[in-house]
Amino acid sequence: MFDMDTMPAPPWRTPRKTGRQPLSQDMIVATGLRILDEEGLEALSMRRIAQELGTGPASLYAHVANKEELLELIFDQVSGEIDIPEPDPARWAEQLREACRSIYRVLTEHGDVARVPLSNIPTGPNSLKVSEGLLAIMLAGGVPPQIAAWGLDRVYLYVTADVYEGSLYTVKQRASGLPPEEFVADYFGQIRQYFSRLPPDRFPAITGNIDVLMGGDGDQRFEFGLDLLIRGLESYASEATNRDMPDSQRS
Amino acid sequence: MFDMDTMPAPPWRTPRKTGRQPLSQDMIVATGLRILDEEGLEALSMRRIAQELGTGPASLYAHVANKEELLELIFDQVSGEIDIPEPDPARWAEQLREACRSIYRVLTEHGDVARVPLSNIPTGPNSLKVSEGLLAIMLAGGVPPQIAAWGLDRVYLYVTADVYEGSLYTVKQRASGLPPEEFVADYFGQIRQYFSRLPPDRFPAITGNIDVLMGGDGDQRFEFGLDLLIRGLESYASEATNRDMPDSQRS
DNA sequence: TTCGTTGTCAAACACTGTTCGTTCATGGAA
DNA sequence: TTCCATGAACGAACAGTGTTTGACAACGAA
Repeated sequence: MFDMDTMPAPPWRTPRKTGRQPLSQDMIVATGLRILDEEGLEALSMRRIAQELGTGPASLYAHVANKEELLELIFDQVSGEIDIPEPDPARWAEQLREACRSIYRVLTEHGDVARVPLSNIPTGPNSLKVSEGLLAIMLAGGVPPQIAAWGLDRVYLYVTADVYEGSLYTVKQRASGLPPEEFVADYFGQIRQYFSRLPPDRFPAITGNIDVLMGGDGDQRFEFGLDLLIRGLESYASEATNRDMPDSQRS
Repeated sequence: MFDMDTMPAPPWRTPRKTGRQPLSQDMIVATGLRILDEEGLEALSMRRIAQELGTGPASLYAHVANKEELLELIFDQVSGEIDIPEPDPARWAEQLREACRSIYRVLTEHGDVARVPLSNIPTGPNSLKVSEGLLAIMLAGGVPPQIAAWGLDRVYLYVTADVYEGSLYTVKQRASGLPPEEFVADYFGQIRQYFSRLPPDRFPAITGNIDVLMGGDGDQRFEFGLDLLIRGLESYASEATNRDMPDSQRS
């Protein structure tokens, strides 16, 4: 028999790259998340991930169905960092606030995947834990089930929308080449100037309130909006509680 | 002198297409909006617009700086359809509700540009009228200026985020090839099934409340969230009003 | 050993937004 | 009238995108 070891490989053969771990979904997700964090959403392409893994983009499709699925996986990975407190009925509103702050913080840090739950009900294991926790907090606090369920949906929408908005501004900032503080000062400085030059007879409310319109940073605005939502939920909860009280105990 | 009319054009010449109106920004915006309405956001490319106008995509850049600017222009065009009531201090909350419903309706109809105000402060003439109107309604109702200003920002974020979410679902529906009702029944049917199969010991709140979690359509959820925000704003307005009352008149 | 399945991966497809360079058309100044 | 400057028009090209296809490699089961 021949000695096959000394024969040259035929030229139609494509040698596999060696000395490298086989690809896996976890590897792809982890690499995607790293690129996202370091370079931003606009840099997160299948080609960029493949490059980082020393392969071609087509190889990724053996492990993830498409880019959208990859984003969902990344989102669920990120959701694992969110802290949701154990429900305490006496403090449910404050706990809801804390939970939303945690979501906000974690998503902001990896902000650029905040678009994912806008187009998909989050169903990964970590995401479900977050939803479960939020719902449990409200229910423990006496929020009626239908209100709690819709409250979950709306609060989640609000938080992710706020973070997503922030990420869009971040994309613009990166594209500008300016550092964040400079970009913000520039962009909002121009808006402020523009507002101050509007005709006061046609825009009396805007021109008369420029300072408050331009006041507050992103975190303050987030907190304010969250406060509105929670006050609204509280009003429903106290309506429900009052309904359960005997007449003589209603204030 | 020669008769120039009978000489053939040299081959390096590019004849302009004739019998056609010169391009203008308005034409491009109107065409973009039509494509958006008829074919959706994913069909709205510079090439698609150029094709519809019988030219090449490069020609559009003499009239709009880039696609983002085009989207802003389209957004402002759309904003012109929004109805904002004249402020009536006694009914400010209801008026705010009506105004937001109008925004919601109009943007939903052209829903796919709802992403635009997420990454840009709306500064087109129509958009400014909307902002002015919302702010004026809250101020007329006694909402403190800082609260009204942030309220404007947050309410606007909420409405556009809700519409944008809807548009992302619409993109998925179109890609599925299914009619809207079928897509919704399919997608949410699968979510419901998935929820009902979750382990009840780990997800007691979700598994115990599937009906309410899946209940309500997009419009109901929108209304509910808007209600929360407005209740929150009302609580601030009544705090401010109570602060202005003599002690003997506080209830 | 053979066969079937799955993973890998280059090449290609079908698009995207935008730039570049050239030509055309128009208006204003000399 | 001629010339020049400017802006509009527009093909070709650039630099990307997500994804599919077909071929080959590797592995596990029979």
